[in-house]
Amino acid sequence: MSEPRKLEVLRAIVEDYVHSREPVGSKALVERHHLGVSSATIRNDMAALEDEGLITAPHTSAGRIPTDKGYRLFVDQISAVKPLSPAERRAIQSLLEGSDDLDDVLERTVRLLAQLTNQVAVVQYPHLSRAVVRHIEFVQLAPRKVLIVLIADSGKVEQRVVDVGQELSDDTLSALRTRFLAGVAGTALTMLPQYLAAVVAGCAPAERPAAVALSRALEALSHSSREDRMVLAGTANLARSNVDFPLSIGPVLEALEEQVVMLRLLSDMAQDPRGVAVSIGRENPYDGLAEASVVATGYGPDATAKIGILGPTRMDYPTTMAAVRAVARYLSRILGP
Amino acid sequence: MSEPRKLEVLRAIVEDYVHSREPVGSKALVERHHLGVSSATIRNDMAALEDEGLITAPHTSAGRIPTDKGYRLFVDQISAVKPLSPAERRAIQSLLEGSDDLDDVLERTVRLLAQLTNQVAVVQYPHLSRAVVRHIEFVQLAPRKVLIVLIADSGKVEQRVVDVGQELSDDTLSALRTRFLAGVAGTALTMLPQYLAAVVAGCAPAERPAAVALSRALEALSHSSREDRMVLAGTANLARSNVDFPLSIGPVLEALEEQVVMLRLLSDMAQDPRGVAVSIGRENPYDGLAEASVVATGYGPDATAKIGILGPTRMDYPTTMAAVRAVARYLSRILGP
DNA sequence: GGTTAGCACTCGACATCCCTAAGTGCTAAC
DNA sequence: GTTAGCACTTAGGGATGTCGAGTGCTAACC
Repeated sequence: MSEPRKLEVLRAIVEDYVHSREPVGSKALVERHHLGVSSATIRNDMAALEDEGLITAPHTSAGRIPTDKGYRLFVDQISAVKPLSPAERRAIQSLLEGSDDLDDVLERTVRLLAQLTNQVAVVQYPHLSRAVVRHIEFVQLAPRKVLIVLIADSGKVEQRVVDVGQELSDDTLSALRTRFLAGVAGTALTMLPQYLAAVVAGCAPAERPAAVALSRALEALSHSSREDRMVLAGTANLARSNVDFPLSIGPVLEALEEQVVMLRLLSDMAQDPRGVAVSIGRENPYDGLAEASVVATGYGPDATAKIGILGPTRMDYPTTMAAVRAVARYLSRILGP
Repeated sequence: MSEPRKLEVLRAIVEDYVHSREPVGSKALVERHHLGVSSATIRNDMAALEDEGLITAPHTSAGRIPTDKGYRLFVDQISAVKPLSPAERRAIQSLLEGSDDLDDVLERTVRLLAQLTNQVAVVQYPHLSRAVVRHIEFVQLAPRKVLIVLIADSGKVEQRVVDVGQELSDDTLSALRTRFLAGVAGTALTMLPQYLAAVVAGCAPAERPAAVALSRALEALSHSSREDRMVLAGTANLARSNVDFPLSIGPVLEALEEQVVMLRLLSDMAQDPRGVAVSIGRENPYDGLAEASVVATGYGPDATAKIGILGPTRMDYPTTMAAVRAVARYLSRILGP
């Protein structure tokens, strides 16, 4: 019983099962793939694979289906990520170019990825770490309420309303704005806290409370901001690909709604050398995703923000991984410098 | 055969069916509701109701279930919208107070509504019609690219990147900003186009192309902006309430993803005197929602923006309508002046 | 007239049984 | 290590039978 052939058999099982959605038997295997041996031999190999926990039989006399572990080995075996078809490349190109707003870009990207993979696509808002403060605006909304707008050079705009705790005249507010702006314009968002402290220190005591409130809000805006938000698309694909529900979509939808869960998951996924992280079935820390797999990767300058898809464990990993990686690259390029 | 009793029977059927998810028969009806007549009489009434197309029997010897028309009559019969339970009121109060950002408020609201009704909740971004321009900011991103930020007094911030078609020095841009700001600050967003035209007209020829580009972008921001976006929550409820899928959720998810479809639908729904619009099953213009109902209402100063829920036709209309209306009112109050 | 009891009738739901086809695991031969 | 052959297991599908819920009708009743 040769080890390489066993792997070949596993590969064949995964591919056939992903394609047919039905347990695959030894006979079908020798017919569809030219393995050069008889079905009996394959049966021996399959028995071995089952012993190793890589495949399993739903019932005594059915074919085998891959286990999570089997998919894992399969995925790890994929040496080179399959390149995209020219048509897909073109789709990516045309759909992503000519965008302006960050929201827009993310929205389009995630839709594209959903369509490309026929899965649910998820994208996390990019991190601001490298962004630089371009502008700050304070707008008085009510006697004590001020709208803060923070504009970063990447074209990102963050906003928040704060209660400054004291009434401010328009002039005072304007003066504060000027002071803050002078103090932090051009600094990296990550460095903001230090600079803000200096600005606050330089304020007149009368304005101190307001300055502190504003400074806090700015700081909060700078790092938390939208990084903990995500955009998703293609939920309908969940229902479509699961007409014969091996994946009960309820828990998956719940997971998707719990953005915290998803973001955590995406962040925790270890990226492998090929640049794409895959988490299969019960490898997922979240129970609702026990029958789902996540394929994700980082994008942007630091590859810290994530983009990925979520689908049933029975998915076409090579194609999906290729799509995720390609879209992430295009997205990085668009958002890049 | 008394007419009032027939309606009473319809009401009972709807209530029982919504509650039990099973076709309801004449006998069960007389047992659960004290109608004061025998099951045979009820049978006669039911036959009449069936003739009128208000109820239908899934098969010869099963109980009856309401048709879309039956639900419609039932809903129209509800004279007063049932008030919320104190617990629900409290939930609304506590969850919606102390919010700052518009995005935040909408996000929380829609989650609340989804939780309250156990359905999918949808909220459209509010219209800007009454808003007034508070501030304008132009930020140079690249030689010809300018980020426009439009801040309205409601605390709403809109942004967009435009290609101004010519290179502008920082000074020129700053001058343009000042001119635009002077020209439009304090004007209602709906009036923006007129004022913009005047500003453009007053620009030096050299700056004209840029001014035109900026003006166009501002105008676009002012009316289109985000009104055509919506936030949704509770998709998982779709799966939960439909374990025995009378509602195939695929098409519904598709409809929800096609925001255009949903927004159109919400806008087209006629609001009735009770302040809540209901669209039942095939009344919906979109085929995918043939087995779904939408309960919606307007909110905000003009009640032009919509908030509502979407669920299976078999839903608890009175409670749902009450929840939608209550949440809409609270939301209006929060966003109000 | 509207209401009621009684009763025959209809069908879906469910259980049972049987058969078939697919696919395995084992053994013995190569 | 590979193969052919064969006994064995079992899900799935179809046919059949039974049960019970629920109807529609008719004839009696108030």
